[in-house]
Amino acid sequence: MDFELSSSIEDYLEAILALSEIDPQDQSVRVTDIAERLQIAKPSVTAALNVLKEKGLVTQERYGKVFLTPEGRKHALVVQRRHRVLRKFLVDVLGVGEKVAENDACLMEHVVSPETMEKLIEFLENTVPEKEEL
Amino acid sequence: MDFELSSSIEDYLEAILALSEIDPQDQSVRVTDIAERLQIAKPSVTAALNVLKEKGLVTQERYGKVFLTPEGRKHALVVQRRHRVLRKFLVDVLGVGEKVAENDACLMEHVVSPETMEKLIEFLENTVPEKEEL
DNA sequence: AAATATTGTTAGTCTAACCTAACAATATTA
DNA sequence: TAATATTGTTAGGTTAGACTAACAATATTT
Repeated sequence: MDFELSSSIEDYLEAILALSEIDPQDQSVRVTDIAERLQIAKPSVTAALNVLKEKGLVTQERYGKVFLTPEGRKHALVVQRRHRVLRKFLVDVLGVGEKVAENDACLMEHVVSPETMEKLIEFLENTVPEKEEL
Repeated sequence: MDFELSSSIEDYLEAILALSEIDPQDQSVRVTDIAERLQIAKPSVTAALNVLKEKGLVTQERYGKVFLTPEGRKHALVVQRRHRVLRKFLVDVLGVGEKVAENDACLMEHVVSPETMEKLIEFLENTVPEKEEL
């Protein structure tokens, strides 16, 4: 149930989740859009999707649309959450600029431990109370 | 003057600096000790040292001791500083446990931007004033 | 529906970073 | 100082994650 996922694989999951949320009617995601979003060549995406399929995080038929499995979605949401918490912390607490905060969050989201995440959320709750949900 | 160093290379630099500081009389560092500290096989260290030598960050004669160059030392100190600031922040501000904080700092030190570092230091200065130097 | 354009895959390469096994060089000690 | 132990290197292999070029499948347009 609890894989360890590489940074790269987490990035793919996150991108697929984001793209799948664009149109609430259509959860499907295209290889080209993943490639575009991550600034990566399409064959690299195909290769990554094979890994994701093997891990049961994504479904895709040959030449078809990509979908997150429930498991994949779960993992993607965790990463997304980490990203948002980190970005909010960097911007609201430390006062880091939006662009840099976004970028740092992108990198930190793959390495921060669950404990640190917890403490970060606690801190946000006691400091920047209830601006918005994460 | 301003390379981009991989996480792995930064880890080597940091380890070499730490080992070189053990005995103030003897700044030299052995391959075996680097390997031991980073929990990595010795041939991997040899390979990494070749990269570090090419970049002018380290000197070593065949079968000899390793030394940081002034340039290498400069980079190593930057990484060490990032590590210390992050760890202190995690422990003193967020209340993360020592072990986890140490580990997270090890990973975050390679990805945090200069801007975030600055803000982190500022925050520490205004919050946990003057316990010790970093 | 044919021609064209777009999208996705395959095949083959490359690089960084690790590994083990075997050997060479240096250091230690009997 | 010769035998042994330790240390460092070489050679060769693996894996993850990227790339390009070429092709196959699907979609679009005429």
